[in-house]
Amino acid sequence: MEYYFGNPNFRHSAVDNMAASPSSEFMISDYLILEDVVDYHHEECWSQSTETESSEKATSSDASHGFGDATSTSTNNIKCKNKGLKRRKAEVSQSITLRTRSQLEIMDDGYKWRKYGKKTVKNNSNPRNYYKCSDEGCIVKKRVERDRDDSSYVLTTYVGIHNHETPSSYYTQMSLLHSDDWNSHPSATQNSS
DNA sequence: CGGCTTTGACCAGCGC
DNA sequence: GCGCTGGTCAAAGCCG
Repeated sequence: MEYYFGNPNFRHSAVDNMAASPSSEFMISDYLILEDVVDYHHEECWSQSTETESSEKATSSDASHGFGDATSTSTNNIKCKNKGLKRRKAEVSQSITLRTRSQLEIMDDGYKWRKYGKKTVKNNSNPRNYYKCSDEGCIVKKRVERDRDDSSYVLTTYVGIHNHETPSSYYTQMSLLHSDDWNSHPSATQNSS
């Protein structure tokens, strides 16, 4: 199975982002590479409010593995009695949405996810599923739902940055991404809308 | 028995 | 101010 960017614009913006703000610890490899990137957000408030904090702890405590005792940061979310949008706003500030043509809603992106919620949202008869990265201390979340217009497509929204090692399987995907023949892939020449 | 999924309830932002 | 809505929690159940 091959993974690739179908939208050259995303590749460009992501690389630009890394070059422009190397200190933000943003990496493409924190996300799954799939057929199409629908939406992408990156705001400084994310790294300041949540992710950088845990990343710094991780780096100082266990740099070799890329993560450490980040339970204190995760409890900022979990133990807070104020459920809902206060947390949501911070988390949504850095996200990426991928549109994938797939029969399966759950795809193996190398990370281990734990489902924590399911919701039927407005204007979409298909339920939206909520997942958290099950790696200890990692607060990355993803939402998975079928495209309301074309149920053969799956919309996957990743929120946050993994603060642990990228799965080995992912490096295969990244090597495909950076290969010279990336632009020659059929999807790279498709419309980028 | 531990980890995961399901699902109803809760909460707070947003629009009117 | 109120209702709608999306995101999350957490208890219960399921499964290997």
